[in-house]
Amino acid sequence: MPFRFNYIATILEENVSRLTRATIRDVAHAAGVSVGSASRALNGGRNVSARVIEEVAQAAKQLGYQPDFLARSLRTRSSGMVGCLVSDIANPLYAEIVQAAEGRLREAGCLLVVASTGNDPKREQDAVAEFRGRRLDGVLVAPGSDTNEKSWRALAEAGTAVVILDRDPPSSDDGPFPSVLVDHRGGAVAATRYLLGLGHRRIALLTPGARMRPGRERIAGFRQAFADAGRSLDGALVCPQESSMDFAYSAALAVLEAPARPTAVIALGTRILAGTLRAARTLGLSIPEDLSVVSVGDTDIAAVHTPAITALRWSLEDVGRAAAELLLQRLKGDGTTAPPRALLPVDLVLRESCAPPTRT
Amino acid sequence: MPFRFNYIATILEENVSRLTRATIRDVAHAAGVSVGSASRALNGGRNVSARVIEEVAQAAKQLGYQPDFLARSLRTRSSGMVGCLVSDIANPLYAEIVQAAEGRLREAGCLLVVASTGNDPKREQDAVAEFRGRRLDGVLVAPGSDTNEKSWRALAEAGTAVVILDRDPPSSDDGPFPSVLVDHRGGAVAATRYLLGLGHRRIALLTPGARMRPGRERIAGFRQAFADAGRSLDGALVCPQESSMDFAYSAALAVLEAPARPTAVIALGTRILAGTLRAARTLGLSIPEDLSVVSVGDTDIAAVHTPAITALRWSLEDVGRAAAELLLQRLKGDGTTAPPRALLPVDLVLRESCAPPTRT
DNA sequence: GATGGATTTGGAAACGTTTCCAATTCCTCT
DNA sequence: AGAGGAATTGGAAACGTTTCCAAATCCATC
Repeated sequence: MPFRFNYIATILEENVSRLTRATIRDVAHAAGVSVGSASRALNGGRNVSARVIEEVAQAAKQLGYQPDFLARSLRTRSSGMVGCLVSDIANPLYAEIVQAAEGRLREAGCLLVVASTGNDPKREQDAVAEFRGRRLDGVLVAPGSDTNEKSWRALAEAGTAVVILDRDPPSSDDGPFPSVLVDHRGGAVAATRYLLGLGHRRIALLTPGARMRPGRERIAGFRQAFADAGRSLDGALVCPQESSMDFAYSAALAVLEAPARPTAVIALGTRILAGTLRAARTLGLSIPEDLSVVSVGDTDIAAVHTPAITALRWSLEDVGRAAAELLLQRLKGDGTTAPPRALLPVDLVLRESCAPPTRT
Repeated sequence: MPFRFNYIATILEENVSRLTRATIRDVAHAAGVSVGSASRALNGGRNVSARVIEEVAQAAKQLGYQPDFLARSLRTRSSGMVGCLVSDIANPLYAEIVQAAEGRLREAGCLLVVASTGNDPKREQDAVAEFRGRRLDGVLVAPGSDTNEKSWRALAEAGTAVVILDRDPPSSDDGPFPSVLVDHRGGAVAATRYLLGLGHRRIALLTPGARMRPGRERIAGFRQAFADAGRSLDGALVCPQESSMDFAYSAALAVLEAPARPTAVIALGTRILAGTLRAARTLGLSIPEDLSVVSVGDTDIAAVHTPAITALRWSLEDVGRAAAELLLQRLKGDGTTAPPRALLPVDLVLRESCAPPTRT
C-alpha cells in the first residue's frame, strides 16, 4: 500500500521541518483509521479489531509516535504524578525513602516530584496547593510538625490521595490518612530493656525533642521499658534538646559530667551520636567499659566507629516502598475502606558498644 | 450587584455538590466578562482594563479559583517541570544537589521530578523518553557512564534543555551540553601537593575507578602534582577498585601491607575512606603518625572521626543551584549562545590526619 | 462631529488526548 | 434470507487553558 508509506513520509518530513512531534491524529491518518480508533488501539485495545491494532501499532512505530501525557492527563483527570513533601530531601533519612518510593512508583508508571519544606509550615501549605494545581494524583508527606492544624487541614482539603510518613495526625481530625509508621516505641523498649538487662540503672536518653511522633514514641518506649522492669525512671535522664552538632556536644558533655553520671546513653540521630562520642572522648570515657552507647538510627558513623556502635535500625527502603504501595492502592481502590496503617519493625543491631556497667 | 453574588453562590454550590473545582469559565462568567478577558486579567494583565482585572480577581478569590496547570501546559507547551536523573537519589552526593536544585527551581515556579537509574543505561534512556513524553521543560542529568553513546544520543534527541552534572560528554558529539563541573583535578593537585610538601613520597590514591569524570580528573590531578614537583610517580600507587565496603577494606589492607607501604593515602569516597580507616586500625597504624590520610569528599565520617580527617570539600549546594540556574537560563534564553560551563572550586580542609612521615 | 489610531473586548480556535454516542459492520440464529 | 444482537468504527464533544482575530470601544485630533 504505497499510499500509506507516502503519507508517513509526508508527515515525517513535516515533523522534521516543523520540529513538532507526531500526534495521534497523524498516526490515525497514516493507519487509515479514525482518531478514536487509534486511541483505542494504542490503549489496551478494548473494542478494537486486531487488524486495526496492528495497523496503528505499525504506523505509530514508523512515525516514532509518543503520546503526550499532558493532553492525556487533562482528559483523564489523572496526572500520573505523585508528590513527596519532606522537610529536607538531603537528609539521608528522607533521601532513602524517596529513592525507594520512586522505584515502586516508577513500576506503576508514576513520576515522583519532590519538594522540601525546611520545616516551614507556610511552605508546606504552598506546596500542597501547588501540587493540587498541578493535579498530582497523590502526596507522600512527612509534615514538619505534628501539631500544625493548618497543614493537616490543607492536606485534608487538597482532594488528592495522601499517605503520611511516620507522623501522627491530630486524632480528632476528620478521617485520619493512611500512614506508614515505624515502631520507634518498640525499638526504644528493646534498647532500654537490653541496657537494663546488662545491669545499667542510670541510662540517659538524648533526644532532639518530643515535638514529632518518632521522638514521642521513643520517649514513651523508654519509659515503658523502665515501668515493665519495675524500675523507677529518673526523669532527668530524658533530655530533649536541639540537634545542632555543637549543641549536641555540649549537652552530651553536661550529661556525662553530672555527679551521678549515666552508665549508658541512648543517642537519637546522627548529630547527637557524634556529639556524644566526641564528649566521651573529651572526658576520657572509653566505650563500652565506662559508657555503653546505643545509637537510634544505623548510620555510617555508627557502623564504622571503633568500637562499632550498637544501633536501632529500621528499613527506610521499606518505609518508602510501603508508602508508595499504600498510595497506589488508594489510587486504584475506591478509597472507601478504612485508611490502612503500616507499622514497620525496628531491630536492635548488637555491636561492640555496650557492656555491663563497671562498679565504681 | 446581587446578580453576581447569586451567580457565585450557584457555582459554589455546584462545585460542592459535584466535587469539581471552579474553572476559568466560572470565574469569567461570575465576573461578567469573557473567558479570554479573564485569562488575560489573571496573567499579567496585558491589554486589559483595570476594572476587569479587579472584577476578575475578586471573582477568582470568591470562587477559590486555582488555575489548572495541566491545561495551561498543554496550551503553552511548557510544563513548568524539570527532571533530575541520577544513579541514586539516596546517595548524599546527589541528594544534596537535588535539594539545592529544587530550591532554586521552586523560586522560578518549577517542580522537580526525580528518577534514579541505578547506573542502568537502559533505565536512563527510558527515563529520558518518559520525561519527553511528559513534556518536561528540561533535565539535570549525571549519566551513570561517560562513555555510553546511546545515552548521550537519547539526551541530544530528547528535544529539551539539558544540563550535565559533573560528567564529560564524548567530545565529538554534536554541540556539548551546558554543564556544571567540579574541579576535581585542582582538588587532587592541592591534596597531593600538600602531602608531597609534608615530605611524603609514597602516596597511595585509592579510587573507585576512572570510568567517570570525577575519577579521571582526580587521577590526572594526582599525576600532575607529581609531575609539577619533578617527582616520578610509582604507577602502582593508583589503585582503581570497586567501592563496596568490604572490598574497600581488603584492598586498603593489601595496599598498607605491601613491603614499601605508602606513608599517605588519598581515599576517594565514603566507603573507601571507611575501609581505609578500618584497615589502618587492623594493622595498628596510628593516624597521622604512621599514616597520613586525606579524604576526597567531606562526609560525616571524615569530620567526626578521631583524629578528624583532612578532606577535599566542594559545595554540593552550589552544584545544584548552579545547575538549576543554568537550566533556567537556557529555558528563558534563545538557546543559541554557546553552552555555558560552570567550574566549581574544591577546597582542602586541613584537619588532624596528616603529618610529615616518620623515618622508619 | 467625523476620522483615525490605540486599546479593550468577545468569540472561537487551538493544544492532544480520551470517551461518548450513534452509525455501521459483522456474526449467529431462526 | 432476514432479523437481531454484539462488536467495531467514525465523528464529535469534552478536558481547561491561552492566544489569535476581528469587532467594538475609547480617546484625542482635525
